[in-house]
Amino acid sequence: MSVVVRFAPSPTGGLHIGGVRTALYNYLFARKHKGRFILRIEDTDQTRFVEGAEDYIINSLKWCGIEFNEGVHLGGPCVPYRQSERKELYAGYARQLIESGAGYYAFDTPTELDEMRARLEASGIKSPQYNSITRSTMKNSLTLPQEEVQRRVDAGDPYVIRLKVPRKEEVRFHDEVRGWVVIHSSQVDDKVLMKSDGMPTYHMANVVDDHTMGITHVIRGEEWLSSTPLHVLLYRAFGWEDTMPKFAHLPLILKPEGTGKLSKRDADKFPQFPLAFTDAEGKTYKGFKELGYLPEALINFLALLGWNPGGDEEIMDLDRMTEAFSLERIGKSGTKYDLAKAEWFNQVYLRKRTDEELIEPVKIELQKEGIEIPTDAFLLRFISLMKERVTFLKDFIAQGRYFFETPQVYDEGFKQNKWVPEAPVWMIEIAKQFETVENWQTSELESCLKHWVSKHELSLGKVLPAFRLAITGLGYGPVTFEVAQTIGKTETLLRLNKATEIK
RNA sequence: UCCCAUAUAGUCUAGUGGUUAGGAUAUGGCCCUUUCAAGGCCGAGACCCGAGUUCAAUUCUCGGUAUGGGAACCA
Repeated sequence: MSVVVRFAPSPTGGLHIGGVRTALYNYLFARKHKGRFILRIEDTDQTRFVEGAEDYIINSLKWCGIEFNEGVHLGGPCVPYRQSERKELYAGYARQLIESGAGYYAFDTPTELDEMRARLEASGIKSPQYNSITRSTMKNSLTLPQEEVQRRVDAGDPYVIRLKVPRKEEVRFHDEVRGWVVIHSSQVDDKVLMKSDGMPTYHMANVVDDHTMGITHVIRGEEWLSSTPLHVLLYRAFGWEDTMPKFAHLPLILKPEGTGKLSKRDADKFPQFPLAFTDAEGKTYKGFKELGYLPEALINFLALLGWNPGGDEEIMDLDRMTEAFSLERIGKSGTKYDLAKAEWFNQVYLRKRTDEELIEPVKIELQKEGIEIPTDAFLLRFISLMKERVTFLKDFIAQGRYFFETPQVYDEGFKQNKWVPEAPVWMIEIAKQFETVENWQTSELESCLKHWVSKHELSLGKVLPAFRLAITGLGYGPVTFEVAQTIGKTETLLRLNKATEIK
């Protein structure tokens, strides 16, 4: 049987990193088994719908290199892929449940439900549930006379449809990452399947869709583990138990500090979204892309957050991950979201790229800073000099701005230590020497300066740092002669002369 | 409170009934580079606790504890 998996986000905001990882694992699993990967949109909660979220999710995954075979944006044999457009389908199946006796109508108002919970709590019941015991005290088609139920339904009274969960039954299922999980049905309440607005709840919709779309493996976050017994009961109620998908619940990604699972609400504390995202209040959060992360680094980092191929292998592209991927090697425990490792991956991948491959991304960074874009040849030299010492794309500019602009400020700390009183005179002298250099090459400049230093019996250890400060304004960076060669003779002489201003 | 799951250095993890418990990252030091980064070398750092089974338990069993998730007409 060929594998069919799905990623089923709800369009309620930005796609956070946990979602990206879930999508990634589904993608890897599908590719590994040459199966199909579906993007389904779970928009059954109309009150939480966020405009543009769907496109955002698609674009984010695309940037990460995660592609689907079918889905809301691609079409496919199971259209529509948006749950709000499948409303009729669920209604039909809900009716089937009513007819078979597995489900029932409930007319209780939110106030009545609150009262019920309050009543139960008052009588010492710790977690009040609408279940096999309490349903007999509520207003539903199990307690109301048949005629009244019919009258209310015909009259259009608001109602929900609940699952009639069996009183005493052991529900067990095999989780692909955790093994057998057993829960007693008394722990499961009579969950709402169809809401009074006619929309299904997640529980109803995901079971119906997974079944009708032929999903073979449900790979999702651990937050769903507790409601899986309910889903199993639903498959049973529909008579679909034989073709029920396999479940694999992924360990949650936890906040880097403190406790709790990572949530979108933490986005202002640390990056969480692949691409920049603006929420309903108009607040914009930078994405990994905007922060200068490379998608291959993000993906590699995420892949290893909860999964590993078994050996020491760490640097893997999507092809390699696909080859190595298996559900069995997914970990069981929650993992802290530690960006230090992500930064390391980014540095590795930045260096893996050829200089040519970095031209375009670096141009974008320059644009952002409003810096005039020089020739590709200049850029290539710049990139090759800087590549080894940056972690993020933005570092090219943050640490190498002086390649494009004459320094206006000079690093204070370095200046105090290295800018000796004689330095201004030296710079003027060096400028004079450099003026005579015909062949403006690193090696020429180096030997010219060294020759001058030894002639005047000066120390290279004193002159070189001052030279660096004059040329770059900073205390670190590529070999200063390389910088001088790159920016050219005119600019070098200019900077040396300007250095007399340094106090 | 109830239910479920989980537990190896700060973090991500490998692994085993007998191992000097391995790797990565982060961190400290040294070398290299007259800088910074990269690289190289060295260092410190872990099997949640308690019983039981066993010649032997980090590994198996049970019990605690802690952490995380769930307990919506949210997903």
